[in-house]
Amino acid sequence: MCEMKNEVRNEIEKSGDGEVQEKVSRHFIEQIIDKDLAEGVYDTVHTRFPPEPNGYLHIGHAKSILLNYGLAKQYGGKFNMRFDDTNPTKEKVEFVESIKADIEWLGADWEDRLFFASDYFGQMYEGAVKLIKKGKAYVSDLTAEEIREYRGTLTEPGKDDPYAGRSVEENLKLFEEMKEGKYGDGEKVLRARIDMASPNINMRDPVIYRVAHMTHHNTGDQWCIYPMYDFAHPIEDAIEGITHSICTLEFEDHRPLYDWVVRELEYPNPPKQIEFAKLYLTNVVTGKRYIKKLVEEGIVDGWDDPRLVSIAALRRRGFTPESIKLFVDLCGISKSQSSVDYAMLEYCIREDLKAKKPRMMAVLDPIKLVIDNYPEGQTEMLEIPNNLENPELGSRQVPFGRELYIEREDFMEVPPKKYFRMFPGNEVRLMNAYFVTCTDFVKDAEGNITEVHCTYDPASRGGNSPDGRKVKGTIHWVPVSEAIKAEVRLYENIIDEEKGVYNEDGSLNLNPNSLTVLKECYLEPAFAGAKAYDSFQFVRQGFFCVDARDSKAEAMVFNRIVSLKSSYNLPK
RNA sequence: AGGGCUAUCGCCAAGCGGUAAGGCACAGCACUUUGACUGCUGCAUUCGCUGGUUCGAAUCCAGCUAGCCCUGCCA
Repeated sequence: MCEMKNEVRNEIEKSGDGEVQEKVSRHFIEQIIDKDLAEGVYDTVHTRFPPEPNGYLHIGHAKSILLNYGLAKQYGGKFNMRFDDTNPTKEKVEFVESIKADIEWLGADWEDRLFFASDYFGQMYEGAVKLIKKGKAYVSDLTAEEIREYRGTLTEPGKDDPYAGRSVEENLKLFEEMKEGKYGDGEKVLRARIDMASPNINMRDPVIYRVAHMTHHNTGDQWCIYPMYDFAHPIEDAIEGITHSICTLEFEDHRPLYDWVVRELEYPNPPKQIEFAKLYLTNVVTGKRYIKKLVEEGIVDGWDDPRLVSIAALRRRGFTPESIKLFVDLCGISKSQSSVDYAMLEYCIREDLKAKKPRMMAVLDPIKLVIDNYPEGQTEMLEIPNNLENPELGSRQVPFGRELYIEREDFMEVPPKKYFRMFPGNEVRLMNAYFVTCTDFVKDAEGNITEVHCTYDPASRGGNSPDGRKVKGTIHWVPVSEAIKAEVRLYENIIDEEKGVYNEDGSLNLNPNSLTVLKECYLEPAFAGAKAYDSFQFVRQGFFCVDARDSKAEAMVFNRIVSLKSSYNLPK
């Protein structure tokens, strides 16, 4: 036993390049699985992700998906996709399609194991009949309100259901009549006979079947009685041979009932429910009703608005499956309720993109720079590497000319201390091009700077001076003549960071600056042809992604995925 | 208040009786044709609190406190 533990703790993982790194620790679910496998409780690992198709998936679901899929892979087991569609009043095919697309995008592969809880309605019905025959379930005529009253409260025990005494035969007959549609919605329910005095309210004769005359997205009008989650879920798991049924903390109180169902139905080798803490992120909105409201009020442009954290929104914003995986791994698995800093997500996407994407120049807030001693009408091509840290990304040609766009904040008439960009008399480097010295600038009638003038040093082509002269500042630029005009959308958290997610009245504490639309941005010509979801580093600024919904070849729209870190802030 | 769970750095999170891992964030230095990246350094004499057991406690015991979840014919 003891040796076993040590072995596990010191497990050595070899990465691709042969580098040896120690896996420091295993989370509590891995520890449970290790033990189950070692003791022969199970001889394989079989997990599942069982969403109800009643909405879109978000970052929190990604944790569960990747946990379940990752565990199956890690232990050489299987991972099932299963729609937990036992309540036709809430479910839609639209959601099953979006959920499948999101999970595929995340890379969780269910192979040929895509299931629907509704496919097991027959077996669930048989299970209910079995319970009735064992005297473990009965049909009740109590109304929903009466059931609530009889259930007692958190501190007082419940009272026996007046219909609890019906005979097995009568229950069998009534339950069959329920199935045949003899009763209306709410008229009768099937209850499990457990313990009306249990301190665990879930065990006070829970309803396990209800009547609902409604068309089901998968089974149509075949059924008019539907099993409740607590009864259905353990059966679904048992049928599929799930070993570890992983769910979130709020189901902890349901575990005794889960175990009761698999025990009474006498499933051999029953699955085991394990609960872990949900992933919460700071300053984001995941509540369905809140998002619905934001959409209705036009504050966001849909469930995939890039400021949201639905999987679809993250995808549209430019997040990658790899970055989400990294994020989920970094967050860890535990049972303590926690809220992860959004900065961690930002770190993950930067980390994933930095070596993979070309680093190109884009000017977001343009001001014109004129190089007075550069020959008029001349253009030269400069070859610029796409990513110094990743030579495989190659290089590109960028035209350079007398007139360029530079960033408005890269020039200041009166520079503060430690400002080493352009100001009169200062020399800077135009990235990968030439050293230039600022000589002059022009202002319009309102005093706004409209143009900056400079002279260049022809000997510094490529960005280095043969005399070894250094400059402190390097700024990016785009040639005026061949610039591509584009729209760029900058995002900040949709929630005002200082004051938390909710106001005192329960409304969302929105950040008024969550979206900034820049209509006149200029990109270097190499951006031509960028397609939806393509992403780039805009040098010195951040990572940006072609918006899949609004971008057009002749009018590109970019989303800022995340800014670059910066240790310098412009004085305001 | 009955039941369940949780409490280790600003945020995550290891730790499983032998004297507090790691990541994010932050700060400083170095490097730098991105004020980025990278590298280095710093960042809990202390583990919700109080007692106890022990040579030794974040880890065991007792009591307390705080937070989250549970009174759907939702999942």
